[in-house]
Amino acid sequence: MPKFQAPKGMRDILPEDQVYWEKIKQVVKNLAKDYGFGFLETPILEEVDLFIKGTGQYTDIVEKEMYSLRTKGGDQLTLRPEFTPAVIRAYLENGLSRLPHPVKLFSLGPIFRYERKQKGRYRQSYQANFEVIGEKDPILDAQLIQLFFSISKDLGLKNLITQINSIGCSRCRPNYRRMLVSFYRSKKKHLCSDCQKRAQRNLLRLLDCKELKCIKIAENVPQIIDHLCDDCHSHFRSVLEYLDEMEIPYILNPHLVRGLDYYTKTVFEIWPDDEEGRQIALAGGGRYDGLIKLLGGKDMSGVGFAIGLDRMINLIQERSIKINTRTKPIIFLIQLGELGKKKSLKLFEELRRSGLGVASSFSRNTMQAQLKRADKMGARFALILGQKEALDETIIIRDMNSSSQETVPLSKVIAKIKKRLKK
RNA sequence: GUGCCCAUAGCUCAAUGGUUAGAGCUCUAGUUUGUGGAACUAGCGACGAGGGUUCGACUCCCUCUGGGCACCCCA
Repeated sequence: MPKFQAPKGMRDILPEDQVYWEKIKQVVKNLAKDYGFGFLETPILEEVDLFIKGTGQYTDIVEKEMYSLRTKGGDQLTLRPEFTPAVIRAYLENGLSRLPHPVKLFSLGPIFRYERKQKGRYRQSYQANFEVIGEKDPILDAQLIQLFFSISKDLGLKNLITQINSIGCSRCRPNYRRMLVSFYRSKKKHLCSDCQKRAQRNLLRLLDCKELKCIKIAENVPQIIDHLCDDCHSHFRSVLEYLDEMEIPYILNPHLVRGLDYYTKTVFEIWPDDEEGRQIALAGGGRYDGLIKLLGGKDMSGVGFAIGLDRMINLIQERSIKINTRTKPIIFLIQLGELGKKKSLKLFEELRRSGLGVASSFSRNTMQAQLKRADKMGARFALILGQKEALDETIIIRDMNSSSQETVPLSKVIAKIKKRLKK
């Protein structure tokens, strides 16, 4: 029995699953480059205050989900629960404002949230994060969504849908809030107990309740998109026009609010479009026109989103989407006898340097066991270096498919193999 | 943080409160002393941890740890 277990909500990613991780990282990196993003790596630890201020003091993430710690020197640090504030911090700290704008940055790595685990939710999970700093043009909101769909396409993921909304800005949102307050004033006693609490703190989430009576009430609630200021309204309309133009599937979701304080205008999530209609976001993001100033920079716009890599991989596996399989070795080197064993290490190096994929199982000494391994690994040829061959400076090439064998001079084995591969 | 369900070998599953906890797959080896895929044979390997009830606990009770689902929220 295992004496030690991985911490709750955290897991090992095993060699057999790495094909998925390698594939998704490769696709993300390629497309990020195509879309003009520079790769930025930030520390896993940041000052706690960065997220309190950036993500927002009253968000769930900051209130109850951070892994915070105190260093020996007394610094208050936290394992990053999301990327955006850290990316903005890096942008400001390294003077990236000297670059032509917008500055496009992408990052890849683990994030940490202290939450109760459930399907597609881990305490350590992996995100690919994209930020576009210093541009308020709505075309970028749309292009980020386009980027997500390009990534999905390269991974073979279809049937996804964008959930999109606009939550206004610091000018129009207070008005809407006031409308909600007056709308709910007379109805408060008819809400469920959760919503009575939400009415105090998190007013927008009243729109999202699953209780039947609350849904009924919310049916007649004024919708925020009908009460945006002119600027937010035209911005949102433009985003949708661009999405139409690119034929990206979306639905307006007036209940989509999102839990981070810094969002303004466009917010979106991307969900699998299954029959069950599970509301597990594969990616989410939005515009944050006040964040950069809040963290000490100029008053400039930003927009970004993050992809949950664990969830993407889960979906790929659930939908049985084929990812190019593990690369098989071309050659399996078999050694027999004292002299063969002695010479095998050096030969292995030569074969390896030739660029042919080579594998071995030197600790096994019988022909049978080694051929079995070669077969399991799917090697194309077995090279047999026995006592006799070692003395003669020759080696046997065995074709694993046809079982035919040929003895060749040791010095010519690489050329012989390469020639056979060309056929 | 709340609610419900679960925990036997690396994996999938068995075992009325009563001998030494079984099987399939995987893995290791043998049948085959220098020839793989099949078959057969053998071997490795487990009651998540700690308490309690009992003559006796894998089985019943409690706590902890971990897993699953939903809520909350999100990737």
